Amino acid sequence: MSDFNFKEFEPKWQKYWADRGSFEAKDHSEKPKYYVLDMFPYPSGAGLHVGHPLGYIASDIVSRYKRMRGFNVLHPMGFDAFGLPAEQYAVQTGQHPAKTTAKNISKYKEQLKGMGFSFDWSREVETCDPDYYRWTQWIFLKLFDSWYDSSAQKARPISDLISHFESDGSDNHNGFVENEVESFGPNDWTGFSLQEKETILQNFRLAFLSEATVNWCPDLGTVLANEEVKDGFSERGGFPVIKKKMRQWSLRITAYADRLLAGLEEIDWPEPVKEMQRNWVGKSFGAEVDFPIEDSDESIKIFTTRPDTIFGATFMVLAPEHELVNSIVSEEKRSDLKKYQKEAEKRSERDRLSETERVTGIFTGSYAINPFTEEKIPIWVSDYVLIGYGTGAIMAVPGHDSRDHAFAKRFDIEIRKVIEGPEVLDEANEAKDGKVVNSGFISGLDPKDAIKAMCERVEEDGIGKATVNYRLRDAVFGRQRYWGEPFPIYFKDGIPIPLEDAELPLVLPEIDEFKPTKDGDPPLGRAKDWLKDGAHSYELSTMPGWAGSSWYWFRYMDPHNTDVFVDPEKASYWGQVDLYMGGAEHSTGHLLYARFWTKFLFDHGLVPVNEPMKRLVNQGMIQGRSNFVFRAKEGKKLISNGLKKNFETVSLHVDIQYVKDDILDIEEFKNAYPEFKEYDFELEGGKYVCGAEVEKMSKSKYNVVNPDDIIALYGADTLRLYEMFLGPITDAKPWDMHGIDGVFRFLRKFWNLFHGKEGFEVTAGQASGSDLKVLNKTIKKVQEDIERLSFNTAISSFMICVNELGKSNERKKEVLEPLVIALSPFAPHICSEIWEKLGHSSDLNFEPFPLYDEKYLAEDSFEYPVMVNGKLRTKISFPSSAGESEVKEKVLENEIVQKWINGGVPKKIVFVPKKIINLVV
RNA sequence: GCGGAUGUGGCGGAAUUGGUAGACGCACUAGACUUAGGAUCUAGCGCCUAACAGCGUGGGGGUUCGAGUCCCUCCAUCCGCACCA
Repeated sequence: MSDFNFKEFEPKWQKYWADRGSFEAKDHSEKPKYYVLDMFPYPSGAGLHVGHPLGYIASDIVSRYKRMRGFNVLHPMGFDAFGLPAEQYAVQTGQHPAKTTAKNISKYKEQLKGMGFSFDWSREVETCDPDYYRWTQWIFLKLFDSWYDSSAQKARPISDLISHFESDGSDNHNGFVENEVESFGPNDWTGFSLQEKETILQNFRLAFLSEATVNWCPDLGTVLANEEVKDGFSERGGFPVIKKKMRQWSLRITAYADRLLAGLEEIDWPEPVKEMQRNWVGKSFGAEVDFPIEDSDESIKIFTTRPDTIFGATFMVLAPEHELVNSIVSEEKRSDLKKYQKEAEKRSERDRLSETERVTGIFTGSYAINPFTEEKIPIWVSDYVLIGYGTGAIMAVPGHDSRDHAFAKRFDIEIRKVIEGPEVLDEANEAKDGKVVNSGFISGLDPKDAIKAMCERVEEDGIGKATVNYRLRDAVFGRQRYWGEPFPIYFKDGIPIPLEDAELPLVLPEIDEFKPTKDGDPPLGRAKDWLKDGAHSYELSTMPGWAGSSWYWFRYMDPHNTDVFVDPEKASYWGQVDLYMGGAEHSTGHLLYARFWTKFLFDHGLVPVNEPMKRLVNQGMIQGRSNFVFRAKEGKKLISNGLKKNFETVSLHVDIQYVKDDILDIEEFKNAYPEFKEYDFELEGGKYVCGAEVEKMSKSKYNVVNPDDIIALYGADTLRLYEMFLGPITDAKPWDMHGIDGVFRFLRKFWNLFHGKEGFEVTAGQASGSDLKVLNKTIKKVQEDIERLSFNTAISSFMICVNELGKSNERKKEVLEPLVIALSPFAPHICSEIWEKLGHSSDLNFEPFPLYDEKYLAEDSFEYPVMVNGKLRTKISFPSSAGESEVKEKVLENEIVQKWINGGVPKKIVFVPKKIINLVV
């Protein structure tokens, strides 16, 4: 018996595949296509850990399987290479992000190649490559040059809109122009200056400049993401952060809100992801109603989903940022209001989360008129009303909305019941199942009908209309950073002007420091002589990380094309991504933007699909298992886990390389952490036991397991199998080295099926029926399992098969050859090695996947378990030819069955063929 | 708070369609071969029991001849979203 030498043959086959270009996809083929895509990684400095390849292994199995089933498979890989970490590293060290990124990418590639993935590396894309981002810029310009025609429900060139303005002005013909602009006639339009025209067009362009509220940190001179702000201070450095309006590029994703919703119906994505996207778009139906302000010509426009409760509106609330607030506030309240607004500005949306209990607000001193009760109701300002949603103002119905209720309680405002049901003084009743009461002309109606009636009424009275509202907001597209795609835009007299196609790519200029400038300009402000035609300044912000990832799968179809981002013919051959594998953390970000861009490109006829990915699968996260030591708060002592209740302790992460089975190697630990050299160790049973916890795998938690180490010990095939064997692909699971020996043993047993004492030993000739049966059963099961992505059960089947074949020890080619082919998607190296030993010179990757033969699956006899009154009483075996009546007769004659039915006649006999017989006495 | 998911041995998990729960692997126990074994092989391994029987898929209830699977309810854990009018 010889052990398999994976260290030799794994690199050998990886080289063989690379040299032959085994996995290069053909753009035209008689074969049906299959596109398997992994979410491309951001190449971080830490390298890959064992969690990263989980999805890649799964998609690789599918790719290899599909190739063997005769598909022309596209299975590419690339890198999402623009991003913050490289830039932060650059700020700290002065190393150019391009350099560190390139280094990280080559490290990643080396690691990925060591796992034997069947990627088509000839199609690799990197989003930071000017040949790639040239097209990201090009698509941006296309967005800039488009508007959304809501009557046609598609994007159109902005020139169409300009011709409309030239001939008809802003007149709204058949909903042709829905966006709100001040109306003008055709003659006005021709008379407008360039600036005036552009200001109007900015309301329509799909990529446009607008005032967006951002988290601005003056000390860092930069904009921060919500995640980077904690309690009004920057996470890094702890500097104060304020909300600031900035002129920012945005993308009009809201134009696509309805199509983004509707499209979900036609794709095979996990329901939770679809649900999240639905919530993100947040479509709700309701009404906008104007509430006149007392002693004023102005009125307040509110949005409500419950116009049926309007008779119960006893006050109004405006968002602190609402434009009317400052004009309606009474003199004596003005300074209080100013203070309140300041405070609201400081609280980020994320901070408010921890203070949902707190109810705050300021009375403005003004009143509005409820248009239906004609009562005067107080106008308040409170930060529980958000400026970004609806109209930034609400009518408050404390009886039937819990937040309004809390507010009314706090400030002692009248609570009125207008829907039948429980009393509302102590708790709001938000249900819609009672009839409307105390509400004039809608009293007695069901809320559903009342809503309809109310919508009609406000439209008749000209004080409102039925509307649809979305939670979705336009996507802020500018970042005050260096390491991203430059906008192909320059400014002339304040007007943004796009570059010509021929001027693309606009390459990121070199700068020597990556911080913002002293004047607070983004890092690109440091670029010397970076001017269009030596005179006009370029846009200084760059695109966000998701720009390049919103269309990359199209580029894989045609990665080297210099004329278009993808040749339409190739795009139509490859079509949709058939299987997209990636983490659930991108459910609302990347996946929503990717769908948005696809729909946009589709509108322009640039791609043939309206939805980019037919099927999405979220692989679960592999978590790390962290270990802790416990330092006593007093004295220089480390306490073993079981003893820590006797001490006051602080727990500290300890690198898992110094811990085995939760037992700390004290000597190595002391060497690695000299600060604990002098410490005493409180042991239990002579050992120091560490604490353990399952957490996200991360460098900072010292629980990272590097795949390279596993490959060195066990080989890539074992790692691949083990990660798949760990559990269902979609589940999160902690990494645990304990089980890996099991799959390693399995591969060794598999190897030994082909090897006797004399070395390789496989014979021709007829295999036994039992071996053929095992083989055919396995192939059937494995095939079904791969198709439903249940890889752990497929591997179980292989294990059973190998155990059985090992017992019979026949070594027949007839059985072993199909087994090698079937296992090769999972463990490609060892299978290729054996394939060669079997005397084949062909590339195993393109062998047809073995078919199973039904005739080997039929049982000679079958067993009926007999249940009497729901309990299993006996099993009776029959020849496979037995018919139902024969079976029935024999069962009733059976001694044990007779005993249980006590001579009586069963009331009911249920046959479930080949499964069970159930007798009820 | 809202939405989604998940609860099965000591552990990871299996049971695809309502049909013999616990496949497969780990750990553990015993035995064999061994100078040795962190190697290999054989057997055992849900709980209770000497055994028969009984009990068992988070708790409680229901539908069914039959429920891990379907329905109701409660509990726990995880994930997502955040005052959405």
